[in-house]
Formats: sequence, structure tokens, C-alpha cells
Amino acid sequence: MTVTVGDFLKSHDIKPSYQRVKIYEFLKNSKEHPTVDVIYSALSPDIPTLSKTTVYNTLKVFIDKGIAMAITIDEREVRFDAEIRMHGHFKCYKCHQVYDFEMADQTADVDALEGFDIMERQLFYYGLCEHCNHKLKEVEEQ
Amino acid sequence: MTVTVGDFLKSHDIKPSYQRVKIYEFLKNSKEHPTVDVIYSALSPDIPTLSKTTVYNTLKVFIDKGIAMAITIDEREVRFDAEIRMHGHFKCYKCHQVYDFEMADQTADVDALEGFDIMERQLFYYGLCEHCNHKLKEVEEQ
DNA sequence: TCTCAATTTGTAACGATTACAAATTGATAT
DNA sequence: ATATCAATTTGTAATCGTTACAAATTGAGA
Ligand SMILES: [Mn+2]
Ligand SMILES: [Mn+2]
Ligand SMILES: [Zn+2]
Ligand SMILES: [Zn+2]
Repeated sequence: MTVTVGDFLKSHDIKPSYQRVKIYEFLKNSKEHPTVDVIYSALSPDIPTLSKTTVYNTLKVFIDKGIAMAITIDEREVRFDAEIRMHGHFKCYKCHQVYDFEMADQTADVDALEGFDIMERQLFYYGLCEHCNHKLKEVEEQ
Repeated sequence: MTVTVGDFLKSHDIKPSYQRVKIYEFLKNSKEHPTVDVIYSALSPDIPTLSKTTVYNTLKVFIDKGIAMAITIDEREVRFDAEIRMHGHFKCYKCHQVYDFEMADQTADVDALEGFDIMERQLFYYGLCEHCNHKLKEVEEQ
């Protein structure tokens, strides 16, 4: 009854090659919104012949077929996410981690965009994550 | 009584060179969120010796001093904005224009980010702008 | 086993950005 | 007015992420 990654890819019109399955599994299980380099470096040991071009190509296929998205929360790096339901992203200035957060499904539609057809939304927040924020406070309290 | 661009730059600890004044004026008067290339191409006729490196350097100074910001609403191009008060951006899939929109000052702070220190926000919306949306509807009605 | 299209691979090309050193500018002192 | 000197600007080369492309490989079906 469990749906395999292969079946999932097939159901989205993507032929489940070995590389595609491995890349999708890595992306789906990852919480870190990895870059191409991170994905490549992580899978390279298991798939010694893997080419970085394949990672680029595969991610492009995933995006075209709607099972992944690119996240440019920082202009210096493109990250990827297999979670495509609507959610926001928070990037910590200190530890550079990118966190997911839930957001109200229909962010009160903006008056100024009357007549516009809003098809996609990205919320990018920046600051100090819980962890880094706590550590900072401890230092201040000394 | 009117404050010149030069005075404005000085008040932000930026020496108002000819190039900096011209670049700031162009950015401030522009509604289009121009890229480095657009800025360079627009000013080049007036400042024949202008170097693209200067445009890069100057925008970096403006950002460091807090009078401009970079907008990466599309991973393939970095745009710049002299409007630094909080506002959202909408990019049209069809005409590729980037529109400003006002947003509630304190977007209901997200429960999931309890303990996080949110210092900056970017809202990127995508879809069809009023203009392109209307044209599409006209075609559909035929 | 053969065939053939899809996929993967490696390399080269591309383009935006940055590094860097030399040239220029402009404010200040003499 | 001229000299000085640090800040700014400029042009070129280097860097690096991404894309183009052609050859090699894969694997499903005949
Ligand atoms: Mn995410
Ligand atoms: Mn804007
Ligand atoms: Zn952190
Ligand atoms: Zn439009």
C-alpha cells in the first residue's frame, strides 16, 4: 500500500531513473533546502558516476513537473525544496539555516493588487533563529 | 529648503561623487526595479566613462548604508530598489514587470516563529498583472 | 538479442559578479 | 596656485554557478 518514490515520479510523468529516484529521495528527506552542490556532494559517494549536470537537469524536470521548487531566499545561492505546499521560509543571519514555517493559506489578499491574478507567493523572513537568539540573550545577560 | 541628493547621501555617510549622485537619482526615480545592466545602460550616455564596476560598487555602498536594497524576486536577475520602507513585490509572468504593493506593517506574526527574532521580511507574489490579466480575459470572451 | 529514444555524462562556453591594480578625482594644506 | 594623499573610479582578468552540447550509456519493447 505504500507508494514508492518510483511510483510517485511516474504519477507525475517522470521516468524514475536511478539518479532521479535518489535525488528525489534526498531532497524529500532533507530539511535543509539543499543547493545543487550539497545534493551532488551527498549522493556522489553512492553514485560515483553522477554528474553535476544530471543534478541540474533532474531538478529542472522536478520543477517543470511541479514536484519541487527553487528557493532564492539569498541571492547568492539557489536552494531546492520538495515541499511544494504553500509555506514560508526564514533564514537565520547567524547560522544561515533556512527554516520552514506555516502561513495562513490566504494571506489577506492585498487591496493594492485588485485586478491582479496572484498565482504564487513566496514569503521570506530573515533574522535570528530561536537557537541563535537564545544564545545571544545569554551573552547579554552576563 | 529642498534637500539635495548630495545632502541625502552625506547624511548617510556616503561621499556624494558625481557617479553616486547620478546612480541614486536614477534608482530613486525609477519604478522598474532596474538591474545593474539597466542602470549602466541608462547612465552610460550621460557619463561616457562610467564603469559597470562602479555601478556594482555604488549599489553595494548604498545597501551597506541602508538607502537601497537588492530584490531577487527572480533567481535569474538581481534588481535594486531605493524604496526601503517595507513593501511587497509582484512579478508578472507575462510582461515581467515588477510592481510594488503596500502590505500591513505587521504581517500577523507567525506562531511557528515563536522565539525567532524577525528582522526583515520579503513578500514576493507572482501571477498576471492587471494589464495582462485584462487582455487575457478579452481574448477568452471572444 | 536488437533497436532506438531517453537519460546521463563530461567538457566547453557563457554570463554575472568580484578581485585587483592603475588612473583619476577632489578636498586640504602649504 | 600647487602639492599631497586618501577615496573613488576605471578596465581587465579571474571566479564561479549554470547552461549548451555532443558522445556514451541505459533500458524498455520488438
Ligand atoms: Mn521549505
Ligand atoms: Mn519596490
Ligand atoms: Zn540561527
Ligand atoms: Zn503583466
